[in-house]
Amino acid sequence: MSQRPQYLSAEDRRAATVQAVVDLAAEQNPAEITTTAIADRMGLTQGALFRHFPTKEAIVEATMSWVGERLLVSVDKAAEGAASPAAALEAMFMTHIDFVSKHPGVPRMLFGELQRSGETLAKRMVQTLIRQYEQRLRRLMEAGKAQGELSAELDVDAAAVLFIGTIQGLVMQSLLAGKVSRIRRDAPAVFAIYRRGIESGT
Amino acid sequence: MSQRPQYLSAEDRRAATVQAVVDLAAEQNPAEITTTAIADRMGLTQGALFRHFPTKEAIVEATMSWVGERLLVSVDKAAEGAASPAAALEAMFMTHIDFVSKHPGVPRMLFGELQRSGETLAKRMVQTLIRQYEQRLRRLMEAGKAQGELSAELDVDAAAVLFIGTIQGLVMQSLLAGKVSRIRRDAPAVFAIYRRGIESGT
DNA sequence: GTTACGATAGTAATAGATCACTAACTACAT
DNA sequence: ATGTAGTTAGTGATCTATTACTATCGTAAC
Repeated sequence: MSQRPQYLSAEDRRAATVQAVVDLAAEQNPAEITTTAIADRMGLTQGALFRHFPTKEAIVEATMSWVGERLLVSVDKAAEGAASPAAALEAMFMTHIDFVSKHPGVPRMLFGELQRSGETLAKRMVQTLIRQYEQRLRRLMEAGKAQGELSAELDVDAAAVLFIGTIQGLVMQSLLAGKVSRIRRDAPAVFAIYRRGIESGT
Repeated sequence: MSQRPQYLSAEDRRAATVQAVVDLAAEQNPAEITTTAIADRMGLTQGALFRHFPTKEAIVEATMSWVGERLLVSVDKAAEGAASPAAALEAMFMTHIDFVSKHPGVPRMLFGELQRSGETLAKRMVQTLIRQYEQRLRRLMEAGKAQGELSAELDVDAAAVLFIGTIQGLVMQSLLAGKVSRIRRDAPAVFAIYRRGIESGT
């Protein structure tokens, strides 16, 4: 009888905690996730969390770290295999959409974290993540301009802002409808308009 | 000596309360606004708020009502004076940007409200607001298509999603930089890309 | 005009709930 | 047997909402 172990290692618990937070954020307001809710989801008591994390803030930080790593690795891999800068941008977009569809709480957590008043580490991590993301976008866009695929007059900073806004708009739409499936369904049509805005004229 | 009245009428207090919430949302995380913070801002004690509102939720509802009314009236007025559908869309956008620049907490409140778990009235009000907003966008875009100003193949639903995402992207950028001024500064360049995406080919 | 009075605006204090976090104890694994 | 994972039962802080009391305002009688 494969009796599953009742005690997990500290490392495994930390990973499971992050997963619980990501899952919970998909179902409810990230700002309202309590340590009790996290522990319940893991089948633990609330106090047990503080065996592995000194504070709740540390849990949030670990979650942001997980998100940043996973997201950047995913979009990088997608961009690598693309034939051209514009194709890489589209692959990045679709991969991002895929990630968000699987983890609908993530963009909400990021946005919520950016709103926090103080100068928390978690907030800084989100800022760094988005800046790294934008840097990748700008690099691809500059390459696309050089190669003539994208409009020569394109403002890459503005285009990067709009790229992220495109995803944010889809997230907002899914919140409006209460259906995460909306994101994937509407993504291609929305991106088509975006692409038309940055491409060089035929 | 013009001794200013120490007591305000119930109606005036309600309006002042909404204003305090809007102002506070510009400075801090809307989710973290407490009744004490609202009362302090108004120069009242915390309990006094409950003379005019039965619950905190009612304060939020009144605020959402104020926001919806003001925003829709503003953009409607802007769209009315425009010479063409595309010009009306641009006027709507710029007016919206102007509104958001004056009240930076508003888009954050709306997004935060959409994330709430339950089926609150405030959430429903935000959903209604955005749907009415999208309806105006779609009507203008259909007119623009009919008149040849906008691309005949334009997916108006997707274009409406992207219109809102464009603003959301600018709001996110201002949160990243910590400067509200970013919104106004970057808005024209970002909208230019959007417009290029929906216009008919030259 | 002053005064008395009823209605309403606001205060002070606190109740009750919830939250993050802790300390003392227990179960488990190697 | 020893270190670690987890539990139980709290503590103190914070937040919404209530209650009993007080201050102020408008107004009607004299």
